[in-house]
Amino acid sequence: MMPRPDTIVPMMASPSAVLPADDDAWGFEVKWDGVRTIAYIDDGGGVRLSSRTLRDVTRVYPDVHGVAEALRGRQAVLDGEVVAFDDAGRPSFEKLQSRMNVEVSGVSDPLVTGAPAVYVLFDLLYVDGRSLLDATYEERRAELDALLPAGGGAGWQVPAYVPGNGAAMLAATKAQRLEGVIAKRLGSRYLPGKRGREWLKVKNVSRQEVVIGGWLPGEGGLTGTLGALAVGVYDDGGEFRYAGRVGTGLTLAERHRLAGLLAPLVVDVSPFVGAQPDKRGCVFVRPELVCEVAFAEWTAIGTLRHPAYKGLRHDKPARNVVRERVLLS
DNA sequence: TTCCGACAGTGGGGTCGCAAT
DNA sequence: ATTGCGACCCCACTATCGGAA
Repeated sequence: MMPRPDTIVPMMASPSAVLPADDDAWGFEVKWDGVRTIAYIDDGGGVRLSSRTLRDVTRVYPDVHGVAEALRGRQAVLDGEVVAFDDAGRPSFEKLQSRMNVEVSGVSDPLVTGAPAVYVLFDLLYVDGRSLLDATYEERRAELDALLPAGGGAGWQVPAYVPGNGAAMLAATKAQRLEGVIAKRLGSRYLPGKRGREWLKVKNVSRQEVVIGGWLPGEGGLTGTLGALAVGVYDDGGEFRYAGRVGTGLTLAERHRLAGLLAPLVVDVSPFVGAQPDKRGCVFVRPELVCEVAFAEWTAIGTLRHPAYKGLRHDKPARNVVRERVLLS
């Protein structure tokens, strides 16, 4: 009989550009776009929720506490993602953001925020005096599925994992505009706090050409060189619209090279029509240089989420750079 | 010897609370 | 009243280093 642990740092996935080749040795799950959360359930039905950094978020998501009742007096430690869904039924990190900072001020109220949270469960780390950290992935999944009814309940779900056939899984997530898949090696143990090769995240990333309309000086170790690019795209009316800043994906050499290329293009007046880069100190340039960025999605206000620089493009006139339509097939 | 994983440090879009302006 | 800042979430990425493979 082992006492229930109460401070498990979640195991993490390493990013990967491609699916693992030995398909059959892996299980695949949807990658949910929310906040990672460990739940500690005691035999009296008490719930404590803990974030990835061990912050107590019990009161932030009261709408997922219902999972304790489904356990009917059993002690458990569960691992999963707290997710908010939009009106179309897709996970919406933006909807979660408005309620994830509730701390001392009280209990987060889903009725007020309009974004009910759902606990999407994908691992079982402890149950009734037994630690499952050394059990295999499929053993833990089997126990999780046996512990909780497959259909889920109020405020929680247990989506199935799929052994093998990762390509089909990834294609399905892409068609549904989900974030991507997590591949977990069959037979692997749960290693708290580790980010190894046993879990891989393969994300659906988009690419987009954007026009550089300014740049921001670097800070700290990047003082004296280029910190980030302010970029934009042309809208249907031919107006140049701000689309966010891109400050990652650049080597030191590329920062210097871009600074040199942009210097002769500097202008006094912002080329962006309407919304502007909100950080002061932006040096504006004539919108002539085109670069390619990888990004997760467009935000509600038309900026890039998780943008990363991928290189300059010389094969397309800046004026032809527009926001690419997402084709749904 | 090579490579992996952990760390630190830059950069991004957000929200919230609080202090300075 | 506005602005800026830090603390939190999510993250991409570069650069470095020690130890495992």
